[in-house]
Amino acid sequence: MDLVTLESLPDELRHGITVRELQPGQLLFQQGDLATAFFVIASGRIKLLHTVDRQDTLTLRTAGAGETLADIALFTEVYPNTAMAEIRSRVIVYPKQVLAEALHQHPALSEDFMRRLVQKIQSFQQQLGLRHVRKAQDRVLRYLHYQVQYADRGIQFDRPLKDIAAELGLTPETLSRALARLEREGHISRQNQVIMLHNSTAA
Amino acid sequence: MDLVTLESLPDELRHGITVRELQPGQLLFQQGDLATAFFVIASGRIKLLHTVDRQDTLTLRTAGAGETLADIALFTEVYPNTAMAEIRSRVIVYPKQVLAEALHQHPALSEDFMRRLVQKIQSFQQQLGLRHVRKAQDRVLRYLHYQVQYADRGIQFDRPLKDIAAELGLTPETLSRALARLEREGHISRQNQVIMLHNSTAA
DNA sequence: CGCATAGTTGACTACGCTCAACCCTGGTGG
DNA sequence: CCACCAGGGTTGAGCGTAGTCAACTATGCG
Repeated sequence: MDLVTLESLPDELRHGITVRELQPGQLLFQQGDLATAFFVIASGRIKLLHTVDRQDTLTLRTAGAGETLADIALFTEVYPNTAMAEIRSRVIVYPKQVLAEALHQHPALSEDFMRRLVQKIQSFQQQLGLRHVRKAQDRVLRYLHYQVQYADRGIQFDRPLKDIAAELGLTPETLSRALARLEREGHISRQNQVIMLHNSTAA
Repeated sequence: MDLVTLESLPDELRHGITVRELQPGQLLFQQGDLATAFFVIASGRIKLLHTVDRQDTLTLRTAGAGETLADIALFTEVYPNTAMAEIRSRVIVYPKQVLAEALHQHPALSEDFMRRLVQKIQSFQQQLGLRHVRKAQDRVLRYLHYQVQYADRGIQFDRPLKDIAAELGLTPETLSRALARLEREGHISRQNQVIMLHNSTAA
């Protein structure tokens, strides 16, 4: 039983479902808004932003199709961060209470949900690990190694480098320089939008 | 129903329980070990470390009495990080399968567990937000503001500054300087081990 | 054919890290 | 009871690296 492929979901959940379409740049919810729903991304790409002191904003993570948003909202009054579509996206909307109820009734659903929470924790741990690497080249190289696990050998960037820079906690300039340097030193090679990783020491 | 106060726990969980005592510096589990159990801290303080590339290690968080460790382990084969006692500590040990089974049977327990997972996610988000603040003084000031929510007005440091520095991703020297500067500029005052926050602009 | 935006490169600045010396405290042993 | 030692904390000097600001190029879209 699984929140994403909508098969074998309990009826009460199916009925609560609505779908929303977002244009690039549009907000799904905003930090501080009353949390009323939980979301699954059907298509597109949505980034989670966290704003501190109503100024300086950081990209927590970017979620694609099949991923969930605002899991946290089930247990908090308000959304702790802001969700913005990077490209045109479609999301499935589950009212919060309906889902909460369903989780209570269906252990298998509950387990799926927990598994997702755990994945998020792991992803945040990974990000913290990344941020701990000060030198931009090393951080980028590690990031590339993470990415290459999903693709194999070649990494295709389907989104602007500046977004990736934000996710890495770097400025676009620094990322650009880091990539140039990695290429010059033979760790990677770039052709068009594709980056190839050479099997370097940093495993 | 709650994993920490051992009351009203299902019997099958109670029976699986054992208790372990750790000396300062001793490891509860190590990154890469086969994950067999889930833990609740009865007393003491335990820090979670993450090691990258079998060298440089970062402190993910520090957990005290009443907090849980290795929630993630329920869903992964191995422990994704290392737990080390900072001081003498006692932990309650739940075998992984027993807990997993109990979660399946008892929705209330499941909910408690999910709530804890969500709290961890939030705490990681907070940390990522912290790390995003480059200037040491600002980062420390924000950290102090977070801490002061739990204590009120005065923050008592019961552990070495160097540990706090590690948690903040700073060197002890930088932390020391940052605190000195914050004091000089009137944002905080220090007497003995206690830090008082002056209500400054940065809320 | 411009215009907007992304990416790159350069020069300069700022700030945290490193290394090193010093102070201060608490604990130990003569 | 005091001398010593170890560790944490503080302070100083110098270095490295990411950020900032700015100019220039390349690319895609109206």
